[in-house]
Amino acid sequence: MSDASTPSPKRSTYRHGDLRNALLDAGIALARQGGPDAVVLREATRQAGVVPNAAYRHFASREDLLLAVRAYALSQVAHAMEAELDRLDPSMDALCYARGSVRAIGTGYLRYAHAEPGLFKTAFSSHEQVESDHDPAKAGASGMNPFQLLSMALDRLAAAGGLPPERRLGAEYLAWSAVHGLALLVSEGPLHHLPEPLRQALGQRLLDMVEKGL
Amino acid sequence: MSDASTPSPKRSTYRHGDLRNALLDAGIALARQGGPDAVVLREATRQAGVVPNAAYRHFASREDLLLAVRAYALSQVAHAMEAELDRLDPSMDALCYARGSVRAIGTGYLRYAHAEPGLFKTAFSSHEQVESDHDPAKAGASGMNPFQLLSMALDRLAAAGGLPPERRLGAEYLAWSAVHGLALLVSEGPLHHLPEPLRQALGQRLLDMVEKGL
DNA sequence: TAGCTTATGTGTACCGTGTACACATTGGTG
DNA sequence: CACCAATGTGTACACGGTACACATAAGCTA
Repeated sequence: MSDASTPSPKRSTYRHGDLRNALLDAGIALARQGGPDAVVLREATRQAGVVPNAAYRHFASREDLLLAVRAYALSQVAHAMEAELDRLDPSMDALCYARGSVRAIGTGYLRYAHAEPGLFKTAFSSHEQVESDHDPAKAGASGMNPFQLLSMALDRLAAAGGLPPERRLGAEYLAWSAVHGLALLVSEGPLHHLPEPLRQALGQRLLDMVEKGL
Repeated sequence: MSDASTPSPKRSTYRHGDLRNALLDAGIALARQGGPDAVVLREATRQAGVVPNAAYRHFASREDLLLAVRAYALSQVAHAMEAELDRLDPSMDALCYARGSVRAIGTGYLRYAHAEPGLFKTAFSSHEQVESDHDPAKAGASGMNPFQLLSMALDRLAAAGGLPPERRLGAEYLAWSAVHGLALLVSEGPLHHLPEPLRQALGQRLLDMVEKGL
């Protein structure tokens, strides 16, 4: 979290040293508890111990800072997905593995939505260009964003014969839609405080539905 | 839209007559184009031709106004659902009719999300108590909110044998989740500008998925 | 009908947020 | 060592939500 943690109200150096990261860290912390609306530029600068306008040397606007936070959140979602993918047994036959991949993607998504509701909401508020830009270097470990990971899993499924070619087109939107809805309910909604096993079960049923229905 | 439309900067009467509704109308208009964040108290009072603080005689806070707008939006969603339900042929056998009901609910939801993205987002931002309060009089024509309509359709489906009893519990969340995700993509996201037939097709595929997977 | 009460709109004021613009400070480079 | 570019500061403004005191009108009551 860089050196933004130094609680000194006025640092002595004038030069901060790493303000951009300090602001980003603060923004992430704000988003974590409170979602995108909680990412307040002035509050971030306060936490970093600088004057509000200092932020403008590193971000063009509040929106720009929020975008950086979103990029971080997206990469975290991707990480969560990859963590589930890593639990798969690679020795399975191709079809099972492909199905498991799609499930893992969904499970990671749902897990993250529940574990980090604020960041999750931040990642997907304003669904604009979820798949586009933000330089590839800082995405997930594999360099892919969540949407790309899903696409890949679906490609694998199609290749293994688990998804008829005529249904491949648009399949990411179907799968994403279905899981995203539940993720929202789980992250900010009525289902967040559901007992763990029940939530888990709902997730599994939903993934069953996707698997059968794709 | 009441008499809020009179463009006179200062009305002559001092008493507005129906300020509460004028503010509500303005709030609805704002939400329609811009979603919940666009519901700005001061702007609503401007459109109504009164001073900002006048709003506080009718709404406890901005949040309170937003709540009223949300209630309206929810009732509109319910209407859209009922409109689809009305298109069903009542002479079908019970199972078909029940399945058609569930589909109709989903179709109405998706239609509304596309037709009125701003109000749709307003209706379901902050998923808190979607099913609770807001006096029954001003809900849909049947007096039911979207969630209740879905519940009813699922009850019908279960009664007709189209949904095993052990799967009835939580079924509304599964169905809602799946459709809600697509509705979001369609209302604010990458899928809003999809050509009509494609969007329609995606919706149908999703509803197929729900039907099979419930 | 005069006067009181209450509902409803007005004025003024304060704080928080985003952001523009000019100025200060400092590390690095010729 | 002088200068420059990068980066932080100060001041200032517009906008939004909202509290508090005040004005005005609509009705009721005497």
